[in-house]
Amino acid sequence: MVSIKDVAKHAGVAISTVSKVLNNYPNISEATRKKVNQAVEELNFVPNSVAAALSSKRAGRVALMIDLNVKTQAIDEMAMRYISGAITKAMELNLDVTTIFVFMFQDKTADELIRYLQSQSITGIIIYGVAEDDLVLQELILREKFKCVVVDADHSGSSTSSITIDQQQAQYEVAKKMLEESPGKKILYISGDEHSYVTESRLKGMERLAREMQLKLTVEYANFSESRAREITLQKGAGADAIVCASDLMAIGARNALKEMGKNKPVCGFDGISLMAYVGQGMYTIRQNFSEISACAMEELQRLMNGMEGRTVEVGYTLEKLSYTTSIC
Amino acid sequence: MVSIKDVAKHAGVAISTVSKVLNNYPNISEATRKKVNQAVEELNFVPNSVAAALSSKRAGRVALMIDLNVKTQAIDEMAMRYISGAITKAMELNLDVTTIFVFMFQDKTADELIRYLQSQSITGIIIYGVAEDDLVLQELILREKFKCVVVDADHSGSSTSSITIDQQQAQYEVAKKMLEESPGKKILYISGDEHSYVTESRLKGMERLAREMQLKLTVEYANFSESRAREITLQKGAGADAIVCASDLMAIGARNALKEMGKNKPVCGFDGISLMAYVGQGMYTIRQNFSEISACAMEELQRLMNGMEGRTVEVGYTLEKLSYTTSIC
DNA sequence: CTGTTAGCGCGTTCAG
DNA sequence: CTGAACGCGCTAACAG
Repeated sequence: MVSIKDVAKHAGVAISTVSKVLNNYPNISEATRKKVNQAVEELNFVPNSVAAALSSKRAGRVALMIDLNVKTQAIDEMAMRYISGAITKAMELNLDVTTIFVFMFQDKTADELIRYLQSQSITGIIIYGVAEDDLVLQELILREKFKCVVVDADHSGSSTSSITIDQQQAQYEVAKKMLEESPGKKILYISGDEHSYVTESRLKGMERLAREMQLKLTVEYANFSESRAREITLQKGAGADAIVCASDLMAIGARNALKEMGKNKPVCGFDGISLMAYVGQGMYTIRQNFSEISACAMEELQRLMNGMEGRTVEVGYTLEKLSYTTSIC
Repeated sequence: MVSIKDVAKHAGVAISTVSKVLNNYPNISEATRKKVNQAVEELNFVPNSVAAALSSKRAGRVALMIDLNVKTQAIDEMAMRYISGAITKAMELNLDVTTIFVFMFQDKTADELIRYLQSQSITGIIIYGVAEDDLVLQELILREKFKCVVVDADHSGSSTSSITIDQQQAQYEVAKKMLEESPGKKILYISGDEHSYVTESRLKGMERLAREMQLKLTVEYANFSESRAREITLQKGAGADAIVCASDLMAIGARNALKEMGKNKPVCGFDGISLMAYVGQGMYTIRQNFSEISACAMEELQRLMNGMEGRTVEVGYTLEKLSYTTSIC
């Protein structure tokens, strides 16, 4: 294994000089910079990021905290898109990334999690979709031991940023669009879980629309479960003119229920998962660009690690109507 | 951050003694072992794996090489199940895991990949589904710079093990089962890509069945694509009595095509992805236990890292007929 | 602008 | 059976 020492010897300079060139320090003459870079090329040297992380607490490594506990199709897909966006951006930014799956810490305390992260020399983390009742993650964020970017939640603080689309507006728009195309007054709104930022924001958007269009809104919670949405629809869907769902998966459940009931009513979803292309033809949904969101999160994390203050960032989305051709890849 | 030094001080012993206790060395008196363990508890000490990796080349870290390049639903899901199985087992075995997504190395050479892995202090890797024409990964394996377990491919060598289900037998069984239920002689077999171990094995299984049952077999390659399978079925499915597909996704495509043609013929798939539960009712398929496969791979990797010879390991699968209830979770 | 000197946290001889 | 001393590859002051 070729180390920085070999490079230094090969270039005829000191180890620290090589280090400075590698990390783009100022105050290095163009001549030695060239020499060092050439030696790096010739020796095919790649710095050992493990050693670097150990040596400097500053540059730190970043962890992606993914929750793939929920065994539904949709979660898998969203997680994958988040991961790919984050990693791509991290390579661009030259950051060292580690993926951490939260199911590994099911029965652990926040302290244990923190110590684990520290033991991995991690100083920055991106958390995807923290539930408001996930005490461990909540504590992890509040303790501010790490620079932290939270996706799809509301958590900005001095060392914490949050990033999300405008959930409320998006829910408002997709429902409005559907209702303009297929008018109706009695709306069944199938929401997610009761204590999540995402769910609450979407609900607010729907309530705003209800006020504006003078709709009669019935709200039910299906916990993002397809089968639960199906049951709710079977029970309460008969009287509704249309069904608005807070996720695509629930929209699929609702639509299946309607089919079983022999009825055909407008249904709209949220997220833009690819499963919709298979079974959601004709439905409206909000397509989130998960990998872009994740890339933004990584950039934001870098800002934090450079000492900037935490803040809230908003990214865009697309209102979309699905046709079968979407699924042909 | 509490380090091994603190533990040593707290226990009133030398640093190296703590290290030995932690790594289960012999020749440590039960008395000091107790003292040290107690100090570890009291201080909530977690060894810094980064430093450990730096210090000893032996213990090494392990990398999971995942390919989520293919943007189909099925790949996402299989990858997730592989990951979760591997990580769970790794924690059990006390191994340090890193996930590596191969799309990060699209245009890199094998040398660059190797250097990257070395720069991460990685000594063992698990590779999921290497294509036979992926020269970079092939070279990575052949160079034997790392202990390596290959899932769903055939690559055993002195420092390489491979692990998979009996693809040939599984394909044989699922097709046979379907044909026993819905007899027919003219079979359209929709295979995957032309140069993969998995595809070739499954094809062999099908050919064996064809000989035994005196079937008339037509083989087409759909490259694991749903839409390609649909097209093939539209073109050549009319004359067939049944369609056997080398993957669930292709089975879905074939079935959609049959629907469009207004025909109803038996179709069977392979893998047992959850999408099948949505749209594959009544079909036979092979359910692979991805997370179990992955757990075996991790155990095998540990064997290799302990200096054992590489070998080939086979794991089980289940023949299954899908009903709608499968999807209700 | 460059080289020297300390460690980061841990594993590992090798004397005691 | 234990502990002092060295080094892994690298970064970070501090001298020169």
